[in-house]
Amino acid sequence: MAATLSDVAAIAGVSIKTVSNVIHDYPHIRPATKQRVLDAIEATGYRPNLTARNLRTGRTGVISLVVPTLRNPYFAELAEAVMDAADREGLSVLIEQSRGSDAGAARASKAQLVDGMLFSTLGPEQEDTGLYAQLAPTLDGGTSEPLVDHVTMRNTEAIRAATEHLIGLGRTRIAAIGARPGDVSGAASLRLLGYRQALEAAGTAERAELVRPVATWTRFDGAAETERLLAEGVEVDGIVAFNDALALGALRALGQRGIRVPEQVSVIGFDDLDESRYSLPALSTISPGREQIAALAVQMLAERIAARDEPLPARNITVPFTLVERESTARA
Amino acid sequence: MAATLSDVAAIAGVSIKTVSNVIHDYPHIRPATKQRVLDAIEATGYRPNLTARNLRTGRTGVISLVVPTLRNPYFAELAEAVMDAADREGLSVLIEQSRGSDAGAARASKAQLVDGMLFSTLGPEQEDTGLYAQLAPTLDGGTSEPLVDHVTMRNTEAIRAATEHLIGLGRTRIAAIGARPGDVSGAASLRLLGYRQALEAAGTAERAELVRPVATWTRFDGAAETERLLAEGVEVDGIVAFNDALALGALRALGQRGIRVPEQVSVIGFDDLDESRYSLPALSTISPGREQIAALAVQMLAERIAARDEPLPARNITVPFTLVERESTARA
DNA sequence: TTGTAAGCGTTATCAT
DNA sequence: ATGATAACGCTTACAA
Repeated sequence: MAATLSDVAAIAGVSIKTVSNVIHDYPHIRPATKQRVLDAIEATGYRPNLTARNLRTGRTGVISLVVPTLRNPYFAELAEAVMDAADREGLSVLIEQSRGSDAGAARASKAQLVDGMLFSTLGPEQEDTGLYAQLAPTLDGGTSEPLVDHVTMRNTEAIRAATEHLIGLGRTRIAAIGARPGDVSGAASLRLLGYRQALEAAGTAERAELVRPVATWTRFDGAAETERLLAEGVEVDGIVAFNDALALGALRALGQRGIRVPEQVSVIGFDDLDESRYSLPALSTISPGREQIAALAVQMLAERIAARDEPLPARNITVPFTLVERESTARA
Repeated sequence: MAATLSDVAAIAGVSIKTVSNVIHDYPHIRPATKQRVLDAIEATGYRPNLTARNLRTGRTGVISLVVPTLRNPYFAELAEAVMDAADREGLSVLIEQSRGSDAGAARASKAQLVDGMLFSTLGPEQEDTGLYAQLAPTLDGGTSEPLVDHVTMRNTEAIRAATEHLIGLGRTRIAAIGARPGDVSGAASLRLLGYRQALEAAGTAERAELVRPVATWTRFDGAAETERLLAEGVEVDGIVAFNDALALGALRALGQRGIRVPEQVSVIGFDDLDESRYSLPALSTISPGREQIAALAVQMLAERIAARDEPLPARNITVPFTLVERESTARA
């Protein structure tokens, strides 16, 4: 059996309070006493029982991250960034997938094990961006709507920069792949706006046949929609895909038709997945500041957990992006 | 505040033991009493406090999965499979990355929060296969070495089948990419053995220049080593890569040289990553039975947790593989 | 500077 | 069939 506080106390010949004080670096302990306790801890190999501590303090040191699926590299890389950030805050991460059998029910039961949660999207069908952070219902005051922080990226500005990058290359017939015609909010509409702003600033009229809607932001739909675009005989010399998966799909469709990238068509994506570095050709993309988003979201959540009595106001933060130039938009 | 057992007891006019009995479906409760308790639970919105339960039972319902990094799609997909399996066993998964700052120390402190752990590799530099399962030190008897179960895949047989698949296509100069010359155990040596068995069975002599060593099983090294192979002017008409990342890298190197796959060179990988379906051309590969490995490992761990008093003997299980034919080995 | 003791919310042993 | 009550191992008033 693992040693307990009282085992250590017995050996050191002190009370458990003193041992506890030593563990918590309580200032006023006589050096000799402290040493005796330290020796006893050493001798017994004592490790505080976290479960007991949790019961007492009401905190677990665990946060959950809810993502649709880890199979999608975007979420896998986000998860990695969150775990790194959590490590720095001394928190552990319980990952949950929201796409899946009993999503809601399972999450509710696990909500008790965590101090707070991070969501990568709000709804099931929404591919929103960034991270939402809120206290676990257990810690939350519980009254009314929970306070949620949001850390996000510059969707519009980044796609605008991507589009202007192609325009700067002399491209004039630039397709936007990934539009969601119905959407009035969310990543798709923000990114479409950026595309439009770039065209407008360049004095180019938007052509309906170049704005390509897709059902999902996957490689599959990226390839299918690009194929359709080409099959329709639409003239294209540039493609701004609303994420890397779509761009990778586009690359595949272009390759299959024997269309050379970047000689005939320039392609740029959004996300800066590891994969994009290794595609053929390597994909130019927007690096949306994933590490920073993860770090800030975890930090804000940690603050919220620390200040659980005095609820913090909800905050919204937006982080800067960078444009990464690779082969797919090299100068012809 | 959340309702507790005694809140419910007070409202139902019974003792907390009775409420506890109702919650645990204890057989002998008078229907009327049971109903009163159920109503009180309903009225208060009572949910058992998991932390308190954990303290009492000594189990947390959480297991950890240790992977080098989630950025590697192989581990991301493995993690997904583990989480799905854990869901079915009513367990939550705490993911930890072993590559990283304070790997060991961090893990030790978290070991207390979990009932058991799953490792995807034993050492830092080893890319072993399958999953190892063992009880958390806290639950473990603690005496001597911990008992660990191992669920793995048919490394040798699968690569042999992959190689024979290429031989069946009429390929005679088949390169093996991913060898680890020094290794006498681990995935690399098992897979190399399969390659050799296939050549031998076909009566083909092994050519040293076709067995290509790499430092890491990444797309990067796959591309680099293939490039080197081609630069040396070695004749090749088939490539068996020891994992999909290497194969994807090989595809890139071949593409860059203008060598057509599968017309001039057939390529097959190992892992069946989602990505392989979308490469250009789509990659033939070995599906190693990841879902089954995850399911079995989680199941065995769950059994071990359930039987914590009577330690179960260590078990070794190997699951079957399947060969997935795609474009990269289509008949010319 | 250190000790005593209450309590976190369960589960489970004993009575009754 | 149900109720008191003692743990589980910790944190923390409050006392000494």
